[in-house]
Amino acid sequence: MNGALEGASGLAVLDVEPEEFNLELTLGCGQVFHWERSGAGYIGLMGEVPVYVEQAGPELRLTAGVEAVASRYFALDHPLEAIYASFPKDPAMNAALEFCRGLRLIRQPLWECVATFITSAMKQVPHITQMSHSLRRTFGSAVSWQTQTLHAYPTPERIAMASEADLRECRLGFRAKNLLGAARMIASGEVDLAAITRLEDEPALRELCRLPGVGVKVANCALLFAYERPRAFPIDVWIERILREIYFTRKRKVTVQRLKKFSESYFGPYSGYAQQYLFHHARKTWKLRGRQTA
DNA sequence: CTCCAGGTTCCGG
DNA sequence: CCGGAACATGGA
Repeated sequence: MNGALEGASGLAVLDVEPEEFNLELTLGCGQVFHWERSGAGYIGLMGEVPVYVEQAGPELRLTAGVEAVASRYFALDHPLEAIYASFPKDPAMNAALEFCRGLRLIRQPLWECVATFITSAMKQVPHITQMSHSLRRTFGSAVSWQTQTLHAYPTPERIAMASEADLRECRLGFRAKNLLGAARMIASGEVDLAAITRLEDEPALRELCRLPGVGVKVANCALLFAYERPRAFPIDVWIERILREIYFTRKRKVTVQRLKKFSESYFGPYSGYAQQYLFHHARKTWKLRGRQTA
């Protein structure tokens, strides 16, 4: 999984087992929203670092010099085989695993992740992507890369300086007020995202929920995608549907609280990974009322 | 036109 | 603790 060498194209190469890392799944499963297809791969930013990356089987080819940053961003150190071994062996989980094998939960910058999921409320993945790009172009610092200009996610300080009307220009709707409020609390030091790293799961969740627009679901997304808490289990409309229809068949009145208790005991120490696999598999294969959701 | 989307918050039983 | 409603916007 390690070992870098120069390819003929000027790109660096990281050796990966195809079954242990799948770039397309990792960037396309709805955990991160700003990567754009380019040629045979993708371009985007890992924090402030511009990266082109493509995968050809066991070769992960990427911008020379970013190997260490990318290894960390893509969480190439996560023990995928052990994670898979910990999954419950039921048909739905098995199908999700076969569909998503190689998908890794990446390590996102804290604020970028929190902010993006604040804007995600009641939005489809393509819309979240649109808002992310709009915020980046409008408020983010420009990072030139070859012939293009990419934009980093705007800092809390920069967003805190904007007005709610400015943010609504990025088509945030009612989410503008929440993003602004959260940015102000962080810019003022009232909430310290870095300090939350040192808290246990429950206190970390409580602290994140102090931010406007951050409830249990968004907080769990931040814990899972940025704070490396593999037990965090975000329950959105898709996961709720999956739990009710597959794991709680023909039971009435199952509360979200019960769903949470169940997931903690049933999916094990990497329940967050299980959650993401179930989420992505369902989203790409289930058809609602004959409507194509892919 | 209608329905719904990786929710949160507030308000009344 | 629970269910309902409001909240913006865009794509199917």
